[in-house]
Amino acid sequence: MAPEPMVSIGFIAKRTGNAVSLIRYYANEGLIPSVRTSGGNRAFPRSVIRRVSFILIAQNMGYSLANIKDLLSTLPDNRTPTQADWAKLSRVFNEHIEAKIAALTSLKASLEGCIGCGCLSLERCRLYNSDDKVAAQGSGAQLLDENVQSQFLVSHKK
Amino acid sequence: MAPEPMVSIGFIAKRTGNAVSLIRYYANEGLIPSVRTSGGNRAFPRSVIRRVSFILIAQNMGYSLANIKDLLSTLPDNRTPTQADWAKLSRVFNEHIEAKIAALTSLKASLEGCIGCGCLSLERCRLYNSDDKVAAQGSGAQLLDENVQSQFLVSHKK
DNA sequence: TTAATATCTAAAGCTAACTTTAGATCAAGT
DNA sequence: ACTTGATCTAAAGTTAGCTTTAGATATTAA
Repeated sequence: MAPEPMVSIGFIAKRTGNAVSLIRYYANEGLIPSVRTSGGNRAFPRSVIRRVSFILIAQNMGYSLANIKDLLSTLPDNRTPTQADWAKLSRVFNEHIEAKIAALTSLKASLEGCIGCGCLSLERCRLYNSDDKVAAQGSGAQLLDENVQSQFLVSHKK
Repeated sequence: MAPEPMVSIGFIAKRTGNAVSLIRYYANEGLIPSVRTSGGNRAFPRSVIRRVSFILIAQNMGYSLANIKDLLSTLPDNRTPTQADWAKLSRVFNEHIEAKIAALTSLKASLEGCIGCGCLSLERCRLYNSDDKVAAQGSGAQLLDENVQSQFLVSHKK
């Protein structure tokens, strides 16, 4: 197989529409693989563009970089991901999307019920309590499952 | 009408399942109304419990406190919100939920298409580019519309 | 070869959303 | 009156996710 063409950090930045500093940051955080040129500059396989795109999409969905790193860990670091690699990842991701849709749908129904019923006691009905308190009880060692449970992991709480 | 019973900050904290420091923080940020006792302690109308619950739900959906403050600004500050007040707010909120569901549904379809077609060029297809770049072009003075456009406003970018 | 442009590192700075700390005052029960 | 627990303020600390800065090298184009 032909060796993969390597590109500069500026190239990745332009192609993904981001600042160079962000690409460098992701590289330092181990979210994207890179090697060094003889002079010390970073060199990336072209496939990193796709990886960065995925990161951006996942972030938009509410995933933290730590979560995304876990998701991406199923991709190979030493070789360019094949279609099968991405397909496997996308299956997992797809399940998460479906879970989010389901959660939003149920939130919508609850909200309509709560306002509609006249009780006005948002704090006591299923809306907030049942979903989130359960997630908060997790043992702590279940990253992806916790994602599915809490659905919108945007919380910055400790 | 009977004057609304006022409660302490600790009461609100316990009822909503949060730290006292958070309630104080929200009060300082103007997210929840409060008055002072003769001694200087904060006193809240009971209805603040519902308001806090709403804030937590909205945060879970990905809204920033600034966005939530805008959403809540339709509620009266000087009197306890009526069912009609909450119903109006929930209608707006509901539209946002629907928009998010639609965005996720389309993301799911795009992802399936992208992986399935074999092109593997996530960076060039509709997935990331069309949705987000458009949102990034907003003039800047359209808070709620921007929310609807970008769907998952979790971005911390400037 | 030389000037312009791109990268590099390390450290500091920034925003959001909170929590923690310290020292002081309030409120309640006995 | 006294002690205990709740609150108060102001300021500093924390985490995530970046950007900015400064000064030094690498790369590229002419």
